[in-house]
Amino acid sequence: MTKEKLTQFFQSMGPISAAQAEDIAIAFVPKTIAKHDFLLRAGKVSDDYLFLDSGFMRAFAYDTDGNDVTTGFYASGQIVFEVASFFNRTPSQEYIQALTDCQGWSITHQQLNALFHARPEFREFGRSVLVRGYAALKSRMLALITEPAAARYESLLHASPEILQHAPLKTVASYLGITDTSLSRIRKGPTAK
Amino acid sequence: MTKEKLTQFFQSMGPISAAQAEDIAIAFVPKTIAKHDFLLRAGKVSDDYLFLDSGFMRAFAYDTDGNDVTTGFYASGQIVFEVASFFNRTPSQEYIQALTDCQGWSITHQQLNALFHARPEFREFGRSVLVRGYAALKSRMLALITEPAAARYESLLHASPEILQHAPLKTVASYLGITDTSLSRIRKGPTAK
DNA sequence: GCATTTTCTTGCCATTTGGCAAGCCGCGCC
DNA sequence: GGCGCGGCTTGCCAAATGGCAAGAAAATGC
Repeated sequence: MTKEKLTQFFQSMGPISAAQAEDIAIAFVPKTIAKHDFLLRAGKVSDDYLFLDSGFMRAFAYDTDGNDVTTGFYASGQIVFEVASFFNRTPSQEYIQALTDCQGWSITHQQLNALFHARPEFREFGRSVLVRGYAALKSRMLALITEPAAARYESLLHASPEILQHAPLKTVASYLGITDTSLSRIRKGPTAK
Repeated sequence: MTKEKLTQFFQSMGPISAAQAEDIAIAFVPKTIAKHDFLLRAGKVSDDYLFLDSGFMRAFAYDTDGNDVTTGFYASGQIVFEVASFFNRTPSQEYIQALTDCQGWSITHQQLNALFHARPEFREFGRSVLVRGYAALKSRMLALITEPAAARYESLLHASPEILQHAPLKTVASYLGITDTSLSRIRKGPTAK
């Protein structure tokens, strides 16, 4: 695995030169996670800021009744980490697990902060990652409130069809805010009366 | 209006001395918004990073059917701005409106960036604001998926009872992800059969 | 102070979604 | 090849929520 996708990603998020990107990438170390293994477990402090090079992951939490609820899916080309735990150095409420074998590039909180300190252009990158995630979450929230379950499923299908290939239906359902039963019916098609 | 609450807020969010806080506060200018007036309108680029000193505000968007949906409430002591528009310099999808007469301290994007550049300690503050908002949104999202409407209403009632004093029920209902009719029934109490 | 407009409640009924349980299918394992 | 198990579907019915409309109550404007 080369650092090509990683440096490309840095450059795609803002005004960073190829040389700078390679310099920054030096601090990232390779990380492999086997299917079903965890990048983060609840109770631990997240210390991986991971660029996912290949594979799929999901984040989930348990609600008060013990049901697991998917809070996010991650495809390659994204940064995977639990924001609050990582930046506030507090125990995570969530788990992050590999849906398939995964490979990526990781950096610790301390090292990332050192980079932010040393490289002003990279700070911009860090902020963009946060802002992008925040905005995506807002838009998911709005959809959850304004769109019916079937429309939310269609959107996901268009945005990331690959997810459906790798995550069991139950997992996708809780991400959409419905039960696996309902999702199964939605997939069947328009409720023929 | 003095800058006391503003400097207190800086200090409460991280390791910033009183002297530093006052220095930073110099760049913030007072802003008054009359009840029903807008801090931000859809289509405009947000250029106010506002510390709300007194009053209540709400953010909302229109869904595809033209219904307005409350995306957030803000009480005094919070930073009010639209993350994506402000940092990406893109037109806002949302409106931010005063529910009551409001007073606060505002800074432009350019000035804020200058502060982040000049003051490392303040960068930490900026990140905390983002992370806090992000985490709050995640937790709202989880509640929306896992908790029934009545429980979400109860939580809001405990967390910010003042909001109910200033926002019409319809506004609160869309924030909770339900209709005003349902919220009215929920408030009536346990559905006595 | 009165008229107008908004906000809130409520009844009636439709729609959406959930809960449960049975059955089916596919796949790995011995 | 047969067994077991997780994952998906489906029927039946219950619960939660919505849509509409009428009327009461409260706020607003002049």
